[in-house]
Amino acid sequence: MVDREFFLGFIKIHILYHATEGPIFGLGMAEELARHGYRLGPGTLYPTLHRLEKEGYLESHPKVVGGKVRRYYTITEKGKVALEEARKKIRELVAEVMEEK
Amino acid sequence: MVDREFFLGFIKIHILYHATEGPIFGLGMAEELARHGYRLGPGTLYPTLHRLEKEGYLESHPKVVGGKVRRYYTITEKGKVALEEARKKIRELVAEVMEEK
DNA sequence: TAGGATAATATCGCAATACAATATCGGGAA
DNA sequence: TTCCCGATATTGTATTGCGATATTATCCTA
Repeated sequence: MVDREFFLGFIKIHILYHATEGPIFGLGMAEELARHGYRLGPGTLYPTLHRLEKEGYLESHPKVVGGKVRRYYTITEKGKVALEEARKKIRELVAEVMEEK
Repeated sequence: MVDREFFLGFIKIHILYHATEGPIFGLGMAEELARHGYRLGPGTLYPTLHRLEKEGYLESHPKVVGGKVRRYYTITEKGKVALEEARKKIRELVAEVMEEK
């Protein structure tokens, strides 16, 4: 398995993306990421969400679902801009490093 | 301009890629990255190269060019495997977050 | 109704990373 | 010699990553 340091940014971009598709909450996001092969413990996930919110990419509010309090995150305008920027960089990365064929 | 935390992994993947195309050295790589809009100071670049080498993705040897010592890096087998893994993850990322069309 | 399992988020403490600034090093030019 | 330039290295601080642990509230079941 290849070092995480290459992919932490990918994970954050996934998070931004999922937050555009609809409100996300921590554990649900962890499951989503696991489907892509990214295993993320709570000690990484939650601080990351907090930071993305603090930096203005996401905003959140708590909601009670099935008796449990979940903190749902949605993307902000700044977050959308960041995601667009990320898509540009992904295109560049693809153009550069992917074998055509 | 969007936060670096999203793109540090991209930069490392670029570095691996360029190291497959031929030997690279620090300053030359910095210029290459600048072409993609990534500005990387020496305090980030060199420790990153050292770490990629220490972890076995790259190997290096010094060479005198025009009187100046350059440290050239080439990719290792492990580095090639990592790059392939990265390509897979990039494909997944594209499939997930890029608007089709 | 007490106890335990479960869902979910939060935080602590240490290690690893990022990075601006600064240092170093050798050669060429004046 | 002295200064500049190309190039790499290191230092000190701040930030980030992350395993482990804590916390909180509800549901289930005996």
